[in-house]
Amino acid sequence: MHADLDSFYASVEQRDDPALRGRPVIVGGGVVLAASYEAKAFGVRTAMGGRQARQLCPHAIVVPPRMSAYSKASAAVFEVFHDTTPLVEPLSIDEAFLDVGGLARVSGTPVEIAARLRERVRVDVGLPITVGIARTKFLAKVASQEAKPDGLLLVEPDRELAFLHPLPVRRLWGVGAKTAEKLQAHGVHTVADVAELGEPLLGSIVGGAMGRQLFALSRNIDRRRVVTGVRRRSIGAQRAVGRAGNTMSLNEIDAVVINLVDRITRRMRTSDRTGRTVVLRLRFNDFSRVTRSHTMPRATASTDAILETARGLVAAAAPLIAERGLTLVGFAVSNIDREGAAQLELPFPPSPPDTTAVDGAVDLIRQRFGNGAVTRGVLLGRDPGLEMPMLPD
DNA sequence: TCTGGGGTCCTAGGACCC
DNA sequence: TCTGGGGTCCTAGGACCC
Repeated sequence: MHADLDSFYASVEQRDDPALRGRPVIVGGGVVLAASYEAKAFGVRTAMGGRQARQLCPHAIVVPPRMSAYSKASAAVFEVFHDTTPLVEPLSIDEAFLDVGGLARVSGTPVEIAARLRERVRVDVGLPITVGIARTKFLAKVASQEAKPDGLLLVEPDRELAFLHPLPVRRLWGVGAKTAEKLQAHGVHTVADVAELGEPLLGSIVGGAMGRQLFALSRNIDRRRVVTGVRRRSIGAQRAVGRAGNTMSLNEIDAVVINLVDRITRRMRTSDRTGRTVVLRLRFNDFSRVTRSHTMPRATASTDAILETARGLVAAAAPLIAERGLTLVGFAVSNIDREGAAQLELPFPPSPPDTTAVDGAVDLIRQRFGNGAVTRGVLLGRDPGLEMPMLPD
């Protein structure tokens, strides 16, 4: 099943303020973060500019986002998910995949399970949620899109391609505006067109990996399982500074940098993560973007270490900032837990090297990060000069 | 359409290693 | 000095998703 809350932020606002129910609600200011279905009826869409949204729907009620309320609502919904099945794979704050394949004897058919889940989310949390059910993750997600709002849709195994093929290519996961444009230039408009085109030709239009993926999805071939315990691969924060960025002094920019790095490293420490690569993102007056990155010798969550790296990146980009004018600055720390988090102290000195201790360390790493996480190891001595690379096996 | 904030994955070139 | 074959890591950009 793919379970997806409807117009999540807007629904939370309508739940918490009865005066908003049944009326067009827009969450956000400069950009629409979420629109209620009453607002969507006027053409308002997520990520639309605020001005355009107000033109389309002048009587909409615009409310500022309340992120902590959405986090709380999300946690309550995920509690219902986990009550339904242990196999829950979160996709974002408001959607998840649930594998209910093995629950027939205990909980009934998938449709019965989904109906109960929707009822519980409605009664216990007070929010509408749509569920799509199919044999593959991809198709379950398409089904929930089609069933919105407040719906439930099962795609029967013998109806899969009949359901899928008439849909526009944009419904395929990974096809956005650019890819859809490329495909349309080759006369590909529907999922059926993709299936007919064939993989080699598709690959020549959109690239190898994308071509393979689209061709497989167009025939509902999707072998991905619902996986639990997926870890984040980067942690970031950014801030739009608007036209004000043009006149910001280096000191003012530095204050923003400090704030962003502080937010990121705080989150890293509370979730017990470290990272090695700091990425600077900049956006300019003309909305062009660049990224600059630097990889540190050690993974860390230290504010000082990451701030130093961040400042170095900004200093190197100073000429670009002066030339193009700054409108957004952001950082991300990636290469999460690629080193350091798996350290284990061994008896010192292990002479000869104690292989059971090393095996124990590897087992610990596998427990924490899953099989396949161990790609290579390094023995660190207390003396910084003593570093011994280890073979993968 | 004058535009937020949080992420993921893929591609490609260059440095470097054995 | 030129040449093979197999690989990793780093950096930068782009597309996409919610």
